[in-house]
Amino acid sequence: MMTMNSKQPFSMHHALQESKYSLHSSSEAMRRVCLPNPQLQGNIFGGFDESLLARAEALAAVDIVSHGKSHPFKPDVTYHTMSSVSCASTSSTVPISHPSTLTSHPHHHLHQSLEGDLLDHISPSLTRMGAPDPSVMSAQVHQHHLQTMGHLHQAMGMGHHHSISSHNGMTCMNDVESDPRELEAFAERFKQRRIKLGVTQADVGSALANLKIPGVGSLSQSTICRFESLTLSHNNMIALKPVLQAWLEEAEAAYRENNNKPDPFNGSERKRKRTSIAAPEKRSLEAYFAIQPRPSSEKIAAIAEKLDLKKNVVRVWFCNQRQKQKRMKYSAVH
DNA sequence: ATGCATGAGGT
DNA sequence: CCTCATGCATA
Repeated sequence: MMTMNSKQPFSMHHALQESKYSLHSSSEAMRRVCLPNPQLQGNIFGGFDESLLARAEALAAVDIVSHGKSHPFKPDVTYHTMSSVSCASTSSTVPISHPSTLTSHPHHHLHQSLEGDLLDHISPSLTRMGAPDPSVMSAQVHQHHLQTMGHLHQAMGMGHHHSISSHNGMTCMNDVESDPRELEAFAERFKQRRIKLGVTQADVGSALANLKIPGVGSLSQSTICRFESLTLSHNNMIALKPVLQAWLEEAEAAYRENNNKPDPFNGSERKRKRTSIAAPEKRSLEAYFAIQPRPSSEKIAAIAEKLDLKKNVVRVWFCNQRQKQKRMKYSAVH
Protein backbone atom coordinates (compact mmCIF):
# COMPACT_ATOMS: atom_id res chain seq x y z
CA MET A 1 0.00 0.00 0.00
CA MET A 2 2.75 2.32 0.90
CA THR A 3 3.64 3.88 -2.34
CA MET A 4 7.07 4.35 -1.04
CA ASN A 5 10.27 3.31 -2.51
CA SER A 6 13.88 3.97 -2.01
CA LYS A 7 15.28 7.38 -2.47
CA GLN A 8 18.94 7.90 -2.48
CA PRO A 9 20.25 10.60 -0.20
CA PHE A 10 22.50 11.78 -2.94
CA SER A 11 22.07 15.32 -3.90
CA MET A 12 24.30 16.14 -6.75
CA HIS A 13 21.67 18.17 -8.44
CA HIS A 14 22.98 21.42 -7.16
CA ALA A 15 25.91 20.92 -9.41
CA LEU A 16 23.76 21.57 -12.40
CA GLN A 17 22.82 24.95 -11.19
CA GLU A 18 25.52 26.98 -12.73
CA SER A 19 23.91 28.31 -15.80
CA LYS A 20 22.20 31.41 -14.68
CA TYR A 21 22.52 34.30 -16.92
CA SER A 22 22.38 37.78 -15.69
CA LEU A 23 19.12 38.37 -17.43
CA HIS A 24 17.86 37.55 -14.10
CA SER A 25 18.27 41.06 -13.00
CA SER A 26 16.20 42.46 -15.78
CA SER A 27 13.17 40.55 -14.75
CA GLU A 28 13.77 41.56 -11.23
CA ALA A 29 13.97 45.14 -12.24
CA MET A 30 10.81 44.79 -14.21
CA ARG A 31 9.02 43.38 -11.30
CA ARG A 32 10.07 46.21 -9.09
CA VAL A 33 9.12 48.79 -11.61
CA CYS A 34 5.75 47.23 -11.89
CA LEU A 35 5.13 47.47 -8.24
CA PRO A 36 2.89 50.22 -7.09
CA ASN A 37 4.52 53.34 -5.76
CA PRO A 38 7.08 52.15 -3.25
CA GLN A 39 6.97 55.33 -1.30
CA LEU A 40 3.32 55.00 -0.80
CA GLN A 41 3.84 51.47 0.36
CA GLY A 42 6.39 52.55 2.86
CA ASN A 43 4.22 55.24 4.25
CA ILE A 44 1.22 53.10 4.49
CA PHE A 45 3.09 50.35 6.12
CA GLY A 46 4.80 52.63 8.52
CA GLY A 47 1.66 54.44 9.42
CA PHE A 48 -0.53 51.46 9.89
CA ASP A 49 2.00 49.09 11.19
CA GLU A 50 0.93 49.24 14.77
CA SER A 51 -2.75 49.04 14.21
CA LEU A 52 -2.36 46.29 11.71
CA LEU A 53 -0.35 44.29 14.12
CA ALA A 54 -2.76 44.97 16.87
CA ARG A 55 -5.65 43.89 14.76
CA ALA A 56 -3.87 40.89 13.48
CA GLU A 57 -3.13 39.89 16.98
CA ALA A 58 -6.65 40.54 18.09
CA LEU A 59 -7.73 38.40 15.25
CA ALA A 60 -5.42 35.69 16.36
CA ALA A 61 -6.69 35.88 19.88
CA VAL A 62 -10.25 35.60 18.73
CA ASP A 63 -9.37 32.61 16.72
CA ILE A 64 -7.80 30.81 19.61
CA VAL A 65 -10.79 31.49 21.77
CA SER A 66 -13.19 30.32 19.16
CA HIS A 67 -11.35 27.10 18.94
CA GLY A 68 -11.81 26.71 22.61
CA LYS A 69 -8.67 24.75 22.92
CA SER A 70 -6.77 24.79 26.10
CA HIS A 71 -3.43 24.47 24.55
CA PRO A 72 -0.24 25.12 26.33
CA PHE A 73 0.99 27.36 23.56
CA LYS A 74 4.66 27.73 23.63
CA PRO A 75 5.86 31.21 22.90
CA ASP A 76 8.43 29.72 20.64
CA VAL A 77 6.47 27.77 18.15
CA THR A 78 9.51 27.38 16.07
CA TYR A 79 9.97 23.76 16.46
CA HIS A 80 6.76 22.10 15.67
CA THR A 81 4.00 22.10 18.16
CA MET A 82 2.31 19.05 16.87
CA SER A 83 -1.44 19.31 17.19
CA SER A 84 -1.64 22.99 17.88
CA VAL A 85 -2.09 23.70 14.23
CA SER A 86 -4.71 21.18 13.56
CA CYS A 87 -7.97 22.63 12.49
CA ALA A 88 -9.80 19.48 13.28
CA SER A 89 -11.38 20.61 16.49
CA THR A 90 -14.27 22.41 14.92
CA SER A 91 -14.43 20.80 11.54
CA SER A 92 -15.59 24.08 10.17
CA THR A 93 -12.30 25.30 8.92
CA VAL A 94 -10.92 24.70 5.52
CA PRO A 95 -7.86 22.51 5.85
CA ILE A 96 -5.36 23.76 3.39
CA SER A 97 -5.16 26.34 0.75
CA HIS A 98 -4.96 24.83 -2.65
CA PRO A 99 -2.60 26.25 -5.16
CA SER A 100 -5.55 27.29 -7.21
CA THR A 101 -6.96 29.26 -4.36
CA LEU A 102 -3.63 30.66 -3.54
CA THR A 103 -3.15 32.33 -6.81
CA SER A 104 -6.44 34.06 -6.78
CA HIS A 105 -7.15 34.85 -3.18
CA PRO A 106 -4.70 33.71 -0.57
CA HIS A 107 -7.05 33.67 2.33
CA HIS A 108 -10.63 32.73 2.63
CA HIS A 109 -11.46 31.80 6.12
CA LEU A 110 -14.05 32.44 8.69
CA HIS A 111 -12.35 35.68 9.42
CA GLN A 112 -11.99 36.63 5.88
CA SER A 113 -14.39 39.47 6.15
CA LEU A 114 -12.41 40.99 8.91
CA GLU A 115 -9.18 40.68 7.08
CA GLY A 116 -10.64 41.71 3.83
CA ASP A 117 -12.00 44.77 5.41
CA LEU A 118 -8.72 45.65 6.86
CA LEU A 119 -6.77 45.12 3.73
CA ASP A 120 -9.29 46.68 1.50
CA HIS A 121 -9.22 49.66 3.66
CA ILE A 122 -5.51 50.00 3.70
CA SER A 123 -4.36 48.94 0.30
CA PRO A 124 -6.74 49.32 -2.56
CA SER A 125 -4.06 49.30 -5.19
CA LEU A 126 -1.63 47.03 -3.49
CA THR A 127 -3.69 43.95 -3.74
CA ARG A 128 -2.32 42.73 -6.99
CA MET A 129 -2.38 39.15 -6.09
CA GLY A 130 -5.17 37.94 -8.27
CA ALA A 131 -4.14 39.75 -11.39
CA PRO A 132 -0.89 38.57 -12.89
CA ASP A 133 0.63 41.34 -14.88
CA PRO A 134 1.06 40.27 -18.48
CA SER A 135 4.12 42.38 -18.95
CA VAL A 136 5.79 40.86 -15.99
CA MET A 137 4.85 37.43 -17.11
CA SER A 138 6.31 37.74 -20.52
CA ALA A 139 9.43 39.28 -19.16
CA GLN A 140 9.86 36.33 -16.94
CA VAL A 141 9.17 33.95 -19.70
CA HIS A 142 11.96 35.39 -21.74
CA GLN A 143 14.36 35.01 -18.96
CA HIS A 144 13.17 31.55 -18.32
CA HIS A 145 13.74 30.32 -21.78
CA LEU A 146 17.30 31.28 -21.66
CA GLN A 147 17.95 29.90 -18.29
CA THR A 148 16.12 26.79 -19.11
CA MET A 149 17.74 26.10 -22.37
CA GLY A 150 21.17 26.75 -21.07
CA HIS A 151 20.55 24.45 -18.25
CA LEU A 152 19.10 21.67 -20.24
CA HIS A 153 21.36 21.74 -23.18
CA GLN A 154 24.25 21.50 -20.93
CA ALA A 155 22.73 19.00 -18.68
CA MET A 156 21.60 16.70 -21.38
CA GLY A 157 24.51 17.23 -23.67
CA MET A 158 21.97 16.70 -26.36
CA GLY A 159 22.10 17.53 -30.00
CA HIS A 160 20.96 21.04 -30.56
CA HIS A 161 23.03 23.54 -28.73
CA HIS A 162 21.63 26.80 -29.86
CA SER A 163 23.90 29.58 -29.10
CA ILE A 164 22.45 31.23 -26.13
CA SER A 165 23.79 34.60 -26.80
CA SER A 166 25.03 35.95 -23.57
CA HIS A 167 27.23 38.44 -25.27
CA ASN A 168 24.87 41.32 -25.11
CA GLY A 169 22.32 42.52 -22.74
CA MET A 170 19.72 41.62 -25.25
CA THR A 171 19.16 38.09 -26.24
CA CYS A 172 17.24 36.62 -29.03
CA MET A 173 14.50 34.26 -28.22
CA ASN A 174 15.22 30.97 -29.78
CA ASP A 175 13.10 27.90 -29.91
CA VAL A 176 10.79 26.25 -27.41
CA GLU A 177 7.25 27.10 -28.08
CA SER A 178 6.54 27.07 -24.41
CA ASP A 179 2.91 27.01 -25.09
CA PRO A 180 1.36 26.67 -21.68
CA ARG A 181 -1.21 24.34 -23.08
CA GLU A 182 1.33 21.96 -24.41
CA LEU A 183 2.94 21.89 -21.01
CA GLU A 184 -0.31 21.33 -19.25
CA ALA A 185 -1.17 18.56 -21.62
CA PHE A 186 2.17 16.94 -21.19
CA ALA A 187 1.95 17.04 -17.44
CA GLU A 188 -1.33 15.27 -17.54
CA ARG A 189 -0.27 12.72 -20.07
CA PHE A 190 2.81 12.12 -18.04
CA LYS A 191 0.90 11.40 -14.89
CA GLN A 192 -1.49 9.15 -16.66
CA ARG A 193 1.17 7.06 -18.29
CA ARG A 194 3.28 7.00 -15.18
CA ILE A 195 0.40 5.55 -13.28
CA LYS A 196 -0.24 3.08 -16.00
CA LEU A 197 3.30 1.85 -15.59
CA GLY A 198 2.60 1.44 -11.93
CA VAL A 199 5.33 3.79 -10.98
CA THR A 200 5.16 6.23 -8.12
CA GLN A 201 6.30 9.82 -8.19
CA ALA A 202 9.17 8.87 -5.95
CA ASP A 203 10.14 6.09 -8.31
CA VAL A 204 10.31 8.46 -11.21
CA GLY A 205 12.44 10.81 -9.20
CA SER A 206 15.09 8.29 -8.42
CA ALA A 207 14.85 6.64 -11.79
CA LEU A 208 15.95 9.84 -13.43
CA ALA A 209 19.41 9.29 -12.09
CA ASN A 210 19.51 5.98 -13.90
CA LEU A 211 19.05 7.73 -17.17
CA LYS A 212 22.61 8.84 -16.80
CA ILE A 213 21.95 12.11 -18.40
CA PRO A 214 24.92 14.32 -17.63
CA GLY A 215 23.97 16.88 -15.07
CA VAL A 216 20.69 15.29 -14.25
CA GLY A 217 20.51 13.47 -11.00
CA SER A 218 17.52 12.25 -9.11
CA LEU A 219 14.59 14.36 -8.13
CA SER A 220 12.29 14.08 -5.19
CA GLN A 221 8.73 12.93 -5.05
CA SER A 222 7.84 16.53 -4.27
CA THR A 223 9.23 17.80 -7.48
CA ILE A 224 7.58 15.15 -9.59
CA CYS A 225 4.34 15.84 -7.86
CA ARG A 226 4.66 19.53 -8.43
CA PHE A 227 5.46 18.96 -12.02
CA GLU A 228 2.33 16.90 -12.50
CA SER A 229 0.23 19.43 -10.74
CA LEU A 230 1.84 22.34 -12.54
CA THR A 231 2.87 23.93 -9.31
CA LEU A 232 6.36 24.74 -10.40
CA SER A 233 7.55 27.93 -11.92
CA HIS A 234 7.02 28.14 -15.63
CA ASN A 235 10.66 27.86 -16.48
CA ASN A 236 11.13 25.02 -14.05
CA MET A 237 8.35 23.18 -15.83
CA ILE A 238 9.96 23.73 -19.16
CA ALA A 239 13.30 22.62 -17.88
CA LEU A 240 11.99 19.41 -16.45
CA LYS A 241 9.77 18.44 -19.30
CA PRO A 242 12.43 17.02 -21.62
CA VAL A 243 13.97 15.02 -18.83
CA LEU A 244 10.71 13.54 -17.73
CA GLN A 245 9.77 12.89 -21.27
CA ALA A 246 12.98 11.01 -21.78
CA TRP A 247 12.31 8.95 -18.71
CA LEU A 248 8.80 8.18 -19.80
CA GLU A 249 9.93 6.92 -23.13
CA GLU A 250 12.56 4.69 -21.67
CA ALA A 251 10.25 3.42 -19.04
CA GLU A 252 7.62 2.50 -21.55
CA ALA A 253 10.15 0.86 -23.80
CA ALA A 254 11.53 -1.18 -20.96
CA TYR A 255 8.07 -2.06 -19.89
CA ARG A 256 7.29 -3.61 -23.22
CA GLU A 257 10.23 -5.92 -23.42
CA ASN A 258 11.27 -6.82 -19.99
CA ASN A 259 10.88 -5.78 -16.44
CA ASN A 260 13.77 -4.32 -14.67
CA LYS A 261 13.70 -2.80 -11.27
CA PRO A 262 17.13 -2.98 -9.78
CA ASP A 263 17.76 -0.46 -7.11
CA PRO A 264 16.74 -1.69 -3.71
CA PHE A 265 19.06 0.46 -1.81
CA ASN A 266 18.61 2.70 1.10
CA GLY A 267 20.51 4.53 3.70
CA SER A 268 18.78 6.44 6.44
CA GLU A 269 20.31 9.25 8.36
CA ARG A 270 19.05 11.96 10.61
CA LYS A 271 15.62 13.49 10.58
CA ARG A 272 14.84 17.11 10.29
CA LYS A 273 11.99 18.76 12.06
CA ARG A 274 9.63 21.00 10.24
CA THR A 275 8.64 24.29 11.76
CA SER A 276 4.96 24.76 11.99
CA ILE A 277 3.49 28.21 12.08
CA ALA A 278 0.17 28.20 13.86
CA ALA A 279 -2.92 29.40 12.08
CA PRO A 280 -3.27 32.71 13.90
CA GLU A 281 0.28 33.68 13.17
CA LYS A 282 -0.12 32.58 9.62
CA ARG A 283 -3.10 34.82 9.21
CA SER A 284 -1.19 37.76 10.52
CA LEU A 285 1.64 37.04 8.15
CA GLU A 286 -0.78 36.92 5.28
CA ALA A 287 -2.18 40.25 6.28
CA TYR A 288 1.28 41.75 6.23
CA PHE A 289 2.10 40.10 2.98
CA ALA A 290 -0.89 41.65 1.36
CA ILE A 291 0.29 45.14 2.07
CA GLN A 292 4.01 44.54 1.83
CA PRO A 293 5.28 41.38 0.15
CA ARG A 294 8.86 42.42 0.62
CA PRO A 295 9.33 43.80 4.09
CA SER A 296 12.70 45.11 5.13
CA SER A 297 14.85 43.35 7.64
CA GLU A 298 13.62 45.67 10.30
CA LYS A 299 10.03 45.00 9.44
CA ILE A 300 10.67 41.32 9.45
CA ALA A 301 12.32 41.55 12.80
CA ALA A 302 9.40 43.50 14.17
CA ILE A 303 6.89 41.07 12.83
CA ALA A 304 8.88 38.18 14.12
CA GLU A 305 8.95 39.63 17.55
CA LYS A 306 5.28 40.39 17.67
CA LEU A 307 4.41 36.94 16.51
CA ASP A 308 6.97 35.21 18.63
CA LEU A 309 8.64 33.62 15.71
CA LYS A 310 12.25 33.50 14.79
CA LYS A 311 13.23 36.19 12.39
CA ASN A 312 14.55 33.70 9.95
CA VAL A 313 11.33 31.79 10.00
CA VAL A 314 9.47 34.92 9.07
CA ARG A 315 11.93 35.81 6.38
CA VAL A 316 11.71 32.39 4.83
CA TRP A 317 7.97 32.52 5.06
CA PHE A 318 7.90 35.68 3.01
CA CYS A 319 10.30 34.21 0.50
CA ASN A 320 8.16 31.15 0.09
CA GLN A 321 5.07 33.23 -0.16
CA ARG A 322 6.53 35.26 -2.96
CA GLN A 323 7.58 32.12 -4.70
CA LYS A 324 4.12 30.70 -4.48
CA GLN A 325 2.58 33.82 -5.76
CA LYS A 326 4.69 33.62 -8.82
CA ARG A 327 4.62 30.01 -9.74
CA MET A 328 2.43 28.38 -12.28
CA LYS A 329 -1.23 27.75 -12.08
CA TYR A 330 -1.70 30.62 -14.41
CA SER A 331 -5.22 29.43 -14.81
CA ALA A 332 -6.32 32.98 -14.41
CA VAL A 333 -4.13 34.15 -17.22
CA HIS A 334 -5.65 32.13 -19.98
C1' DA B 1 -0.01 17.25 -1.73
C1' DT B 2 2.15 20.95 0.71
C1' DG B 3 4.71 23.69 4.35
C1' DC B 4 9.02 25.32 5.76
C1' DA B 5 14.05 25.00 4.59
C1' DT B 6 18.53 24.99 2.18
C1' DG B 7 21.92 26.50 -0.99
C1' DA B 8 23.62 28.31 -5.33
C1' DG B 9 24.01 32.26 -7.87
C1' DG B 10 23.14 37.25 -8.24
C1' DT B 11 22.74 42.24 -6.74
C1' DC C 1 19.12 39.75 1.39
C1' DC C 2 16.76 38.07 -2.84
C1' DT C 3 15.22 34.59 -6.26
C1' DC C 4 14.82 29.88 -7.81
C1' DA C 5 14.96 25.06 -7.90
C1' DT C 6 14.46 21.46 -4.80
C1' DG C 7 13.99 18.56 -0.88
C1' DC C 8 12.60 16.61 3.79
C1' DA C 9 8.97 16.02 6.80
C1' DT C 10 4.31 15.86 7.40
C1' DA C 11 -0.78 16.49 7.04
